[in-house]
Amino acid sequence: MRLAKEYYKRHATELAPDLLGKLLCRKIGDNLLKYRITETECYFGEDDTACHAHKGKTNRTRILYEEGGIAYVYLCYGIHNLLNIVTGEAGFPEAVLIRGAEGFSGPGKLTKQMKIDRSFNGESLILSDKLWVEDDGFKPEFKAARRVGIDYATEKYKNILWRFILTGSK
DNA sequence: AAAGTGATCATG
DNA sequence: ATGATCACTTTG
Repeated sequence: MRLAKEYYKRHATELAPDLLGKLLCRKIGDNLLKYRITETECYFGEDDTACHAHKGKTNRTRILYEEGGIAYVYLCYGIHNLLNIVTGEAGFPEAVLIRGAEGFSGPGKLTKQMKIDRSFNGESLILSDKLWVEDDGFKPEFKAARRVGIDYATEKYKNILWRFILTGSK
């Protein structure tokens, strides 16, 4: 069943591992796509130097400060749309980056496959009929790792284990 | 290993 | 206004 508002109100640090194994759903016309999430990363607060919001609220990052349960989609390297899920309470910037799903890897490929672009920025995953997340009770095993592509972050946040990867068995 | 790509943000 | 930066992918 679809994840409800209360689910998204928890912290991204808690949600990132929990979202592994959930089903990312995308409806395009009469086509319904469902992909199991296999890799996530957590971006948490202005103190996290890898988080887009670490320099404070701007026109681009204001969406991170909203209440959990909406999508944050932005363009990376001029080419790739990256999908994040905003979590927690309003006023505190935190989000979970969806890095990969079953059948493919790489956050850019994921959004290309699912036809997600910046028009989904701010889309409510609770109310939308085009994009949402379902829980079918699957509780996978996972491992934690360091985040990638954030060399500009400070040592503390570069080394923190805020990337979560589904492990194959069980 | 390197470049292609364009929105975003800080500077002037 | 212009320029540096970047949570990636593809190609050689």
